[in-house]
Amino acid sequence: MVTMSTSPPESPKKYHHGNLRDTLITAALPILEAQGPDKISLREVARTVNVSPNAPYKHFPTKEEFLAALATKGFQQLEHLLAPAKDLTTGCETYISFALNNPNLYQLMFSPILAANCHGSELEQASISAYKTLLKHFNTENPNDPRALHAWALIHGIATLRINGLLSHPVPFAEIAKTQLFHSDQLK
Amino acid sequence: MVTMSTSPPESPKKYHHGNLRDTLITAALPILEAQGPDKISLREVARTVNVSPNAPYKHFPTKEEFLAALATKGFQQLEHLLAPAKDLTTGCETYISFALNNPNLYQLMFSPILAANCHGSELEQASISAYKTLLKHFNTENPNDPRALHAWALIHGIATLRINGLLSHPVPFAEIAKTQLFHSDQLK
DNA sequence: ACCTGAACACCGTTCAAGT
DNA sequence: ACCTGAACACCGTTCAAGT
Repeated sequence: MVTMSTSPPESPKKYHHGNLRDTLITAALPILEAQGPDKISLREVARTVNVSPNAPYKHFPTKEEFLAALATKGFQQLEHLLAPAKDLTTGCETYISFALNNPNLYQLMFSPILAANCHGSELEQASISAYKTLLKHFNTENPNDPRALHAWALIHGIATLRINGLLSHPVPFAEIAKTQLFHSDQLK
Repeated sequence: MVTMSTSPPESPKKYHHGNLRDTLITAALPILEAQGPDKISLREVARTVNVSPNAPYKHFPTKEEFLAALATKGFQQLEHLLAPAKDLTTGCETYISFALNNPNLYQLMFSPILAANCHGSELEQASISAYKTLLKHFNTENPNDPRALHAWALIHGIATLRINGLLSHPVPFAEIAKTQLFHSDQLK
């Protein structure tokens, strides 16, 4: 039920042109969620939008680049959800909801396969941009702010553990906030 | 060390029998690390140990179950590394080193594909067992101890962000320990 | 410029045997 | 009991066209 198609129904069936790139991405997201990042096939995505098996190769040089485009879309969606958050707690809860609602997409977004060759890519831009919605809660522009890094790492960890069923209950942030992880006598 | 093999060690080199299950796992680990969890093929693993393409199916019902066995091995290795840690800080550093040294194995260990059908499995046992090496630093046996969950989520998050190149520098735990993530006036 | 159709070398998995 | 060999339906990717 996420058909974003803006094309009027008057174009009856004329393929051979049209915005195939976005059509492929839109069609792939539900398939990714249903099958997982390792099972989704480019050919099936092409099939569902009625193009030939190699039509995607006019828009993406490789399947990996196509998956990177899906991950980019994921970061953009996440940023869109995170932007209106009024405080850090609300933002964290939204973040974790997104991960739990889209576990396969979320996993893809943090896949090391994509990480390898993403320097300067659209994907890297999208992830940095999403991260900035967290930064604002700390009143800083410094992406290396330790509080922001701490927050990102922690909510990512919680999201991952919950996706994997290793955390049965929702984690109460209030509880965690009171936790003193490292005691001062342990610090070097 | 969960090798259940009762076979005597006298068989020197004759293939056609022998402990194929463990041989496959041992051969697969470097391939997994070289190619990634989505690229590794069961056929290639079979090829490198000189058995036919379907020989693995006598030991694993499916490729997914084989990957689960690799992930189980990963948790066992991690537990083995973590066990001698004298304090939490040392344990955390060891944990993150393991993740950075074996990024593809580490990713596989937290793959949602495996998470789906792992209830009561050997994989679940191995992950719980590894987690217990963290619990001991908090002098508790309760797996839902919020301090331990907090620690696990945090170091998992840090490891993931570093694997993905989103964290350029090693995170100083001392710095993070001083961070007050959630302020009391934000808590409900 | 963008798409099709046929083709290649793979892959996961199954089936019918061999020993 | 454990393995081989051939086979099936797929898949990513390439090449030579079609419009």
